[in-house]
Amino acid sequence: MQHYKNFKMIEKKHYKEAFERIDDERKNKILEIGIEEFSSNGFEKANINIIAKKAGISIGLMYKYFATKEDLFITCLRYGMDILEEALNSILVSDDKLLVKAEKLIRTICSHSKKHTNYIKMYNEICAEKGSYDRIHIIVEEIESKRSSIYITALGQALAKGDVREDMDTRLFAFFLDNLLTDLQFAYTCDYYREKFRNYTGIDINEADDEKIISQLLKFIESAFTFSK
Amino acid sequence: MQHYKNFKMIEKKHYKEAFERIDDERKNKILEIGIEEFSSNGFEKANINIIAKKAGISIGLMYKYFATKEDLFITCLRYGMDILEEALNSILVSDDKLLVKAEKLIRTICSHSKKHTNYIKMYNEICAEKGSYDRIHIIVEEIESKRSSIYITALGQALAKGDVREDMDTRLFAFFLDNLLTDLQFAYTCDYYREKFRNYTGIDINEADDEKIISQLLKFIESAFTFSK
Amino acid sequence: MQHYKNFKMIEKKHYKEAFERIDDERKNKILEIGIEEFSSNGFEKANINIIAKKAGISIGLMYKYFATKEDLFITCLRYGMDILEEALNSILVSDDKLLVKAEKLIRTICSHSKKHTNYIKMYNEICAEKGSYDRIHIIVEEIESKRSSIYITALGQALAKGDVREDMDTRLFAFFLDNLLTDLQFAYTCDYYREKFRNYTGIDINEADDEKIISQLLKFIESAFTFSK
Amino acid sequence: MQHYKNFKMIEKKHYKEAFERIDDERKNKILEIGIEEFSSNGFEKANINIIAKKAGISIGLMYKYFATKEDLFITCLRYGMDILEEALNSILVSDDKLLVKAEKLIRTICSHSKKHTNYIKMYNEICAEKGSYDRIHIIVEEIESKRSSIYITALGQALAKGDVREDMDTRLFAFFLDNLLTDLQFAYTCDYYREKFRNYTGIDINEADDEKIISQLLKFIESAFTFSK
DNA sequence: GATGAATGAGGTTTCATTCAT
DNA sequence: GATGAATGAAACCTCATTCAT
Repeated sequence: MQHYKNFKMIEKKHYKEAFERIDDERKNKILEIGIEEFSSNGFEKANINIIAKKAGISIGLMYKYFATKEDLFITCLRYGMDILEEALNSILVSDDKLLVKAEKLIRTICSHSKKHTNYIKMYNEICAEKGSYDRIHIIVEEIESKRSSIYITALGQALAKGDVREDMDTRLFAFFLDNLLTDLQFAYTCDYYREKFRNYTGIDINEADDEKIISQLLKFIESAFTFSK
Repeated sequence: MQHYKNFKMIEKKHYKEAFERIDDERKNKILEIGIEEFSSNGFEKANINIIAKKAGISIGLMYKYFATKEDLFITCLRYGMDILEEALNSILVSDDKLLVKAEKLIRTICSHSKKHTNYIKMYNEICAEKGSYDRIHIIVEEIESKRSSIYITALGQALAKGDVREDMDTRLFAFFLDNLLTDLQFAYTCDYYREKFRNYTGIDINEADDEKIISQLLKFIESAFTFSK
Repeated sequence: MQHYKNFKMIEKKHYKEAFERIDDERKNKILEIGIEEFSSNGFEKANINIIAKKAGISIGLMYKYFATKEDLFITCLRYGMDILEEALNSILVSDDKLLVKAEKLIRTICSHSKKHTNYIKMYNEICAEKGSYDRIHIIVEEIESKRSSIYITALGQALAKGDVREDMDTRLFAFFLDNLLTDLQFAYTCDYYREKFRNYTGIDINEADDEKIISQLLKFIESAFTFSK
Repeated sequence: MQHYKNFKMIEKKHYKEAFERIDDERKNKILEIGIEEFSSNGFEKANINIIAKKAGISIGLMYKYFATKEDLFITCLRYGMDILEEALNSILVSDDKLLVKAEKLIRTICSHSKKHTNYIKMYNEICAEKGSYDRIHIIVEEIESKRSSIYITALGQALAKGDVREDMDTRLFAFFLDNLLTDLQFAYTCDYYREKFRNYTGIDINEADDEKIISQLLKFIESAFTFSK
């Protein structure tokens, strides 16, 4: 419940002022119920009237807080992302060597995915988003910026220190890295990716040996980064 | 237009017999218009009436061909996947060394993505699919099986030949590899991933230097596979 | 218009809470227009959009009141039945002898049928209902229970008093009695039964001598009940 | 299969000449499949395309035989009624006393209902028919005339012989009698009436003691007819 | 601030019937 | 005689959003 305290009121707000004024408990409740609904039904089929009812507020009030269904969605998404971002950030600003960081990263991703399944499902939802360039741009800016800059910075530092292969383009490698980690999150949480994982490995990821997955992915990343002929 | 010839009438049909009986030209038209509509609006917002109208047939006839909107969707998806699968297959059954294959793979992915943007967008759509386990299972089986077995086989052979690091789990590595390639496809075609790419690299992938992307991704994969201390 | 006051909010509701909250005038209007539509077109061909329009409310609101077309239908049916049930009940709880009751019953049936033609037509509609056992069971329970227990009780009391033949099975006789009365209702109101009546008697029941019908049916029932060799 | 031979080509035909020309086997098949479909789904929801397919003929040919869905329906109905009519007729033209006839009648009704459930269900269907006076008139004429004249004649003869109460109106009593018998048929075959029977008697009619039902109904009718103070 | 009744466009799906071959 | 592809109107139901109170 106190989690909301960490919720950053960022520049491009997707909620109205009235939402800022209410107490954290109600804020949390609305967003958590929203995440629940969006993650299990997807954006289109989620029903904002039901979210309002479950959250114990009137639909009229809901529209006093959020201008559109989409704004509610983005706010929910943002809320869910914060926790993970926090965790990732604390790992990457540390003084650890890159590979140590990488391992921590993967472990954090795993445990976070298991604990906050619904957040990831919501995030997965927007990855198939169709819309105007502007809309997409705003959302990506909001969701990816911090994470991307964390990764790029970390890789840049490692490159400077000579910890990674010198012919890598840090931005592209950061992109590839993020893809791998994101897809792993999806494998832990989203129906399609989970089933795809099963199709590749023959086992359900929720009954899999996490240590093996972690070590294999770490191998994959480690050598990709440090390769030298 | 003659592309339809390659369309395999696979075991789990998602179209009715009447659809099998019509001539290839009409088949292609329906599916291509379907792909157009689904890829630009997403499954939920796509409108079958419009697809039928654009394809020049009545809605009633559409339902003589496909039992549901979903069946039309899956058939479109399958249709789009076939071309790529064909290409990937021909690469992977060759006698090339793994890294040569990998390069060809990436190049094929790039060019296919650019040529068949809409197919990939459709595929991206189902990656966020919510549904019963059975539905998802059927779709994954249909879409991923062939590709996964191609990758796993190729890695297995390379492992046997000693071309790749011996401590890799071929299935997991195949999964990681597919994730990287799939996400690259998405970066070339889907709004969110394209914007994410921009967010990481600062450039629009459609104006990017493909050779650089290819060589960087190849480096990433190459070293991941062949790493040795 | 004040009729609605008699409408009992029974246990198995086939309307939503929102419907309970609206004022009687609107309730009555919706149900009466519903009965009008259902009785003249039958369930399948009745059109809810038209009912809503005639009742002066939007179709969306209609669905706030009733979850499905069928629920609206059952609620209309229930509404129409209440008036008759009330009347029948007051007759059967009286201290009259059975034959006096029977005569009052038949007279009430006649006049009610003429006044509330549409209610009976709706009831006739469900007599040809096809459906799952559960659906049918629920409807019968709702529609027939009270009436059947009234009849059975009355016959049981008469049997105890020695007013009817002692070898009758009260439940079966109640069933036969109800059939006769119900079919008379149908003869007064429903196209097929009216025409059948004409086919048997040569006259249109609406131009017939009611007293003769009543006295003949009374004779039929009277002797059936009191026969003694 | 030879049953069709008894099918009377009556004045108001509801089939086209082409139907008369085909062989009995096909005629029977079409009508039996039609009865199957109509009795299980009701007129509105029955699908004439499916009937054609199941009967092994094209829909186009179906329309060469019958002008409309309704004509097919009526022809099916007529076909089903013939068997019962035949049986009833042979009972009523006999020299038996009325009560003997009555018992035979009830027994025949019972066994016929059990053997030809679908025919009765179809008949039940039209009892809720809505339509123009003319349509209804034609159907009733076709379905009820023979039966009504049989009953009326039998009662008239009994009256002349002094076997029944002299103050009865034979036409009305015939109507009441038919109602009782028809409703018994329905109780044996149609969902709603069966459930209503259960509601009155507490038992499922298909597990009931037929002899008891028969004897009770016979008592009911017997005394109704022969009563004398 | 808070409510929730009210709106109504819009989309999927069904099926009787026609008609060119 | 026989086929069956083709039609398209029509109906149920959903839900984001508004606004009077």
